[in-house]
Amino acid sequence: MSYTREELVELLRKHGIAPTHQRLEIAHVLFSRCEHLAADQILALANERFAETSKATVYNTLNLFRDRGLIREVIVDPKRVFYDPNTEPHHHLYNVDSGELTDIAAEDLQISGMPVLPPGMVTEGVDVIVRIRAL
Amino acid sequence: MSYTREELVELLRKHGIAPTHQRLEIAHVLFSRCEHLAADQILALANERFAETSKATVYNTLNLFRDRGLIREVIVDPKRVFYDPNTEPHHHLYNVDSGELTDIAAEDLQISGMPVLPPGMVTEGVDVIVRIRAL
DNA sequence: CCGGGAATTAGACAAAGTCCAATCTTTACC
DNA sequence: GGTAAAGATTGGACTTTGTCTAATTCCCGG
Ligand SMILES: [Mn+2]
Ligand SMILES: [Mn+2]
Ligand SMILES: [Zn+2]
Ligand SMILES: [Zn+2]
Repeated sequence: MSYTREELVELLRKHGIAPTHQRLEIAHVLFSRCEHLAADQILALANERFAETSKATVYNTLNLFRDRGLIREVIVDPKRVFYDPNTEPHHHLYNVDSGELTDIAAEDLQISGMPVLPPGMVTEGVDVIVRIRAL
Repeated sequence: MSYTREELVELLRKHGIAPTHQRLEIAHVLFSRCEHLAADQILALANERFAETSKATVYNTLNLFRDRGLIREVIVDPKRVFYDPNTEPHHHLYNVDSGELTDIAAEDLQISGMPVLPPGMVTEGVDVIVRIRAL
């Protein structure tokens, strides 16, 4: 859950990412709490102690982490992307009132009857979003 | 599939919407073809014959139609919302390369193991998005 | 300790969507 | 049909999320 600086360095290196100060700060924000955060929240949390990371670097880094498979994007709100440090297949419960996003374990939810894909196409992922709100 | 002007007037009235010229044009765009369109595409199609609908009205109207249950939003691409004239429960196949969005009938796809909701919460909808791409 | 490639940055830019106050339509009523 | 109030539309300013660029700074192998 809580990684040391050295463990984070190792994690980035294992994914072919040079461990700069800013990237470690952002990795720390993402992997120390297991929440779903938007870019502006990540920027604010990274700069909580000392402001040393720019908006451009946060976006560069999130896109890099996503491309290298360290994190994934969750598309539930047209206004912002959420970043998920859990890249294992799983699903989401989205509270449309509060914006709170929580996980549903992949094993808990069974899907049957997946469509046959056109030839030459592969499934990149199956996202299930359960949208809930106060009665 | 193809509605007459009078049928569209009736459809809007039935949902408590005053049938103005612009709203009928937008309804025609949405209901004459059964595709998933983004706001800018709807604006372009509505103004294909005569440019008489503004961007503000397109957004006002799409939000009104959505609030009154005539259409629904599909959130698959962080860059734009798609509007779906089919409000029956169903799911989506999204080609991440081309941006093409197609329907999966609700009956074809079974989901079991839905989580128990916290008390006072109701499910607003369950969206399944199958993301596909070229091999 | 250098030097060059990689990373970071401020701020300009782009695109999607909202808001506003002025103007125009629709509609209910006579 | 004529009228007026309520409702709808509009251009353009504004906001937000995210990208891009060129200048600067950092990092690391030799
Ligand atoms: Mn720091
Ligand atoms: Mn947006
Ligand atoms: Zn998650
Ligand atoms: Zn659909």
